[in-house]
Amino acid sequence: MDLETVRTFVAAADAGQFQEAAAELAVTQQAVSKRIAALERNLGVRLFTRTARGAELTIDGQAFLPHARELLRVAERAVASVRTGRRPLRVDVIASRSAQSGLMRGFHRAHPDIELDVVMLFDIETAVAAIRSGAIDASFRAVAVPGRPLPEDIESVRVLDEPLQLLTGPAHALAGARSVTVAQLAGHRIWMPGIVPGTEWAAYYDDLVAEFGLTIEATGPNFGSDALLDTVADTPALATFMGEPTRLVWLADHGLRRIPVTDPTPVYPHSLLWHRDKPHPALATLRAHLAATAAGHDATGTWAPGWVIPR
Amino acid sequence: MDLETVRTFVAAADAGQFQEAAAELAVTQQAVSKRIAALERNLGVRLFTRTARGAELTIDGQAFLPHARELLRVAERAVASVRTGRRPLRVDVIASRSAQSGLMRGFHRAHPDIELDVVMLFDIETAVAAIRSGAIDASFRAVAVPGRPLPEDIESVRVLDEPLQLLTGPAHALAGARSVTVAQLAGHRIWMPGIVPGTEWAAYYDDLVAEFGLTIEATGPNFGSDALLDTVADTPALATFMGEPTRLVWLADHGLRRIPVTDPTPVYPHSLLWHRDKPHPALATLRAHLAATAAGHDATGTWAPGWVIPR
DNA sequence: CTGTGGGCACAACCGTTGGTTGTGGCCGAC
DNA sequence: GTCGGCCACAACCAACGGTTGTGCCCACAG
Repeated sequence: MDLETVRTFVAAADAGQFQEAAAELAVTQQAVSKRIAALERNLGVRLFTRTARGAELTIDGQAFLPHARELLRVAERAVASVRTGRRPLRVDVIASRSAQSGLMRGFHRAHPDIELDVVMLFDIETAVAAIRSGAIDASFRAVAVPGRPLPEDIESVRVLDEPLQLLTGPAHALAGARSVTVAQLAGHRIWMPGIVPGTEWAAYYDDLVAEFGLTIEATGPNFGSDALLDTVADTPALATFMGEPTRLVWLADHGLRRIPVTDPTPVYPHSLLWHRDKPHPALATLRAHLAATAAGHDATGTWAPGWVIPR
Repeated sequence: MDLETVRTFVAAADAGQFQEAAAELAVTQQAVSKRIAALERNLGVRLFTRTARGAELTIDGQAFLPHARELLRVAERAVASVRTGRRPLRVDVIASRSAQSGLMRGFHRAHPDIELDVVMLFDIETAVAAIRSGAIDASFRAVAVPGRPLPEDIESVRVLDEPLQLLTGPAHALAGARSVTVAQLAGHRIWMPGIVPGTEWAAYYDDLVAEFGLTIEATGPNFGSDALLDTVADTPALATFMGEPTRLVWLADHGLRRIPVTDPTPVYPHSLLWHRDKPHPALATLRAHLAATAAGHDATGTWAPGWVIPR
């Protein structure tokens, strides 16, 4: 199906005749006739009843019309999403199931009129480069890895601390615990495949390991979180970390247990980054929304690396 | 833009390489390459970065991807809307701003998973024919015009009485009234263009006129409700009837006044009609929903023609 | 460093699609 | 009955989109 054909259908439905629609689309009446005929052939139904002074929609045509309009709307939004200049607010998040995705969903609920696109970049270096090039408008990241400070033209504000929880299979030694302390984790194997050295998330876990003497294995390729969870569920000696907002529904299927970590609770610090000189119109709204929702969080009893920017 | 191209883009993005996407779509790798190149040319941005072992999305490509998926979803729904057998529930209403549209919106809110198409047919005769032919699954209509009883295979239930209100311009003699009695309306000109003799709505207004001695003019072609409202707003001697649920927002612009009618309140009786032997899977849900919402309405002090089916 | 294999792009070719012009038929209005 | 408006069909042609054949690039292994 061709969108130009759909556009022709809508034009003909609105005009009530092919002739006028043809003029509107700057083609001949015969072309419209052919397009509609082809569409009807594809769909297997008659969309118009041809009368002596025009064409009016059949019942099927009436049912199809709003879907056709919706199709054109979505197509327009799709094109707008990659239009240079005045495109939707484009934000980078670290993972689709992470806390910042929840923040963005909340923002979208609060401001459904603001067009939004979410992308996932590799690491903060890529994100900063994308912000500076204008490819994205903002990024949620843990910032300021030691030795690599943010450039002058990038501003940031800490918006969310995501508590880490332990994820174990039903046969794990700690599976029955209501909560565990960080000290208890020493000696247990924690598996987090896919950690790439040099990224800011690798730096976070490096610091976590150094601070509390944990054992985090990053061996093996990352086959996606489903494969990870399957393995953790089936391997009694293995556990992994996962952010708190991860939905429970798809954990239950695997028989997985989520256990809060305390004394202190490691939190992954998310900051919003943006360019000092390239303010997207919707960016101010996003910052205001985040400031409003982030207020009231308590940092006592939590741990984050010393190199992250303070709250 | 061609939907087959969009489908190709999504397949390539999912596969991470053109070759595999080509196999999935049963075309050659070169065809995929050409399609993607054409799409990139149309959009004016690069969607993939070609690497030695595949193609991965650029930031623009990542932003475009969810829109592309949405486009395919909408297209599928559009095709499904005219598919014979197992298509969405298709309901006929009398006018888009009428009470039944509100009912259908409420139903959609209550059951967002049920696919729904709304059409507007000419009169009950057309609607009954469409129900019997299977073109629609149900219809909201005032039924049983005297002398033309419903066929045996059509069932119906009265679901909503829509109170009529008087609509006047600011300079109308009754513009300041909080409410008017039917008796007060005698002698005032009420204009309702577009009433077609022989339809069930014409029969309703005929009965209303005969019962209370009103003056309803149906002269002149119907140029749409906007033109009607403009004229009513500017003509002190003219008023019209409109159903109660009509939204106020777009009445205020015209300086229009809506005045309840009492002693008695004329109500337009809407019934749901459906075929005894062609039950759409979702029809039972709709009937249950209507039964639940319609309960508790009070018929005292209202008037409807004697020929409509009882509540 | 070099050979190799996998993957994408370019070129040439060709059938089909989708546009045009020209024309005919139908139906409602006068 | 005639006229006018509108849509469908036919013939023709350009352009698009597919195929096969081939070359280049890059990652990886030897």
